[in-house]
Amino acid sequence: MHNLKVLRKNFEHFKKSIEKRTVDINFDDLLRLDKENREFIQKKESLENEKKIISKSKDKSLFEKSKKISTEIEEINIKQKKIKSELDVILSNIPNIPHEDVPNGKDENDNIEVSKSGNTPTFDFKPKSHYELGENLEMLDFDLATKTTGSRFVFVKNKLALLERALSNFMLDIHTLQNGYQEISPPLMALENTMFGTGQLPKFENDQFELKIDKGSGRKFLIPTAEVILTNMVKDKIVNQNDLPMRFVASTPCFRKEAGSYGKDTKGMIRQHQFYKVELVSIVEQDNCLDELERMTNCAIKILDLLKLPYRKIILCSGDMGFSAEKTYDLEVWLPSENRYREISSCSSCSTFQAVRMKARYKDRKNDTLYVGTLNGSGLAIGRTLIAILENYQQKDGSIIIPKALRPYMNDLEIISTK
RNA sequence: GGAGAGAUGGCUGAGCGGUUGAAAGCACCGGUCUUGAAAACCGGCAAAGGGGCAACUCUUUCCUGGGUUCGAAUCCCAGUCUCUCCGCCA
Repeated sequence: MHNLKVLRKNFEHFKKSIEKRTVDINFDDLLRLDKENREFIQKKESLENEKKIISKSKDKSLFEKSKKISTEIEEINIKQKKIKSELDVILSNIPNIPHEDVPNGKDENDNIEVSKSGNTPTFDFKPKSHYELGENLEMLDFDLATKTTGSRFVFVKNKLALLERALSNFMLDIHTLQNGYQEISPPLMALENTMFGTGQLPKFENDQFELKIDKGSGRKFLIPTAEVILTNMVKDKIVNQNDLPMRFVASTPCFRKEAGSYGKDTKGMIRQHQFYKVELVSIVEQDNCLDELERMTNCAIKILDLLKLPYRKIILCSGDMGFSAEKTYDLEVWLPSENRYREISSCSSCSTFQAVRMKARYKDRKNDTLYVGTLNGSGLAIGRTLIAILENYQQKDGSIIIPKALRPYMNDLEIISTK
């Protein structure tokens, strides 16, 4: 969320920056409501001041007047609150401003490749898709999941279940032991306000699974990514500058409705309602966001390198970035069956955008209170990594060679086959 | 599920109708001392919002929402959360 006070000062610049994103915001309403809101505040404050003076004087002859002022304040208050909530609706639906590094563009076609690694594998046979491979091995069962749960779920069985678990452990070990992240095993549910903090609400409510709980203790949602719960670890806090940067990693299931993607990736486990993901989150001093983004992206890249998976790094254009991001790198892994790269990680700096929503701050050396910077990135999406291994390491007979780095996590198993 | 206790600044913790935005301690920042550091001593230090170029000033905030009162951190009601004990349970 943007700080209104800052926004007011550089309004034209703000307006121009935000137009790089394909969103439609009523700036006139925003300005008008802001003005009205402040007028009401001024009226209210001068009356409150008057009342306070009477109360302090303890002059009984003025008590009646004070009562009258109270009712007047109440009337203004109601109006002001209404204006303020209208203002908040507009404000909370405005996305972050793209950083100046970010290329201008409309959609994914305008993203720019930054680098490419390794060679894509060549096969002397026609490579199969991950779901063919998995079903032939009898280790991915989509039909069973449809029967028990519905579409976009899967049963992962046998050695592939082991592979899934191994990937999670492997990635966590790299990030905790080599990359300096603290491992967290967080709740998989979040309150409405927590979801607001990272920007999933109010705008993207349709993508979230809401839980039906009869108690009146606030709405609860399944997390669509561990970013939500890890980033909110500093919600409503003023942390010490010495405690920054904070780096957290968690491997969790993620739950998404995928509401806008009917008919997209319906086959296989590319796009599921539930999937595992290892998530990296950094809380940093606000000026260190972009450095941290490079660092974080490299941490994710390290996993791909160790697994020897071919990938490329792209920078997202302004129109393709997520709501809270100021700058995003996607890592895309090569999928032989599709003959193209597919997203396996997305690393974003959110500048102070989420921090303002969460009220997450720190004291700097001058004792000023500043908003923290927040970053999140996948390191990596487990499901898609599993897919990438199946497809890139497949053999002619349908067996899968296990990448060397993973074997210690799989009881030294070297190959997955039906035998 | 039953029975109690509590929620105050970055943290610990006093206050229980009127200079209390809030004692004290810790942490943090500045200074004296020291070759440097520590210790000791002195000083500073809540947040949000409004007005002002600024110095500054005003308002709100002691879990949340209502209520009583000229006046509420303090009294009343409702809710949320936390802790302790009992029961149940992975």
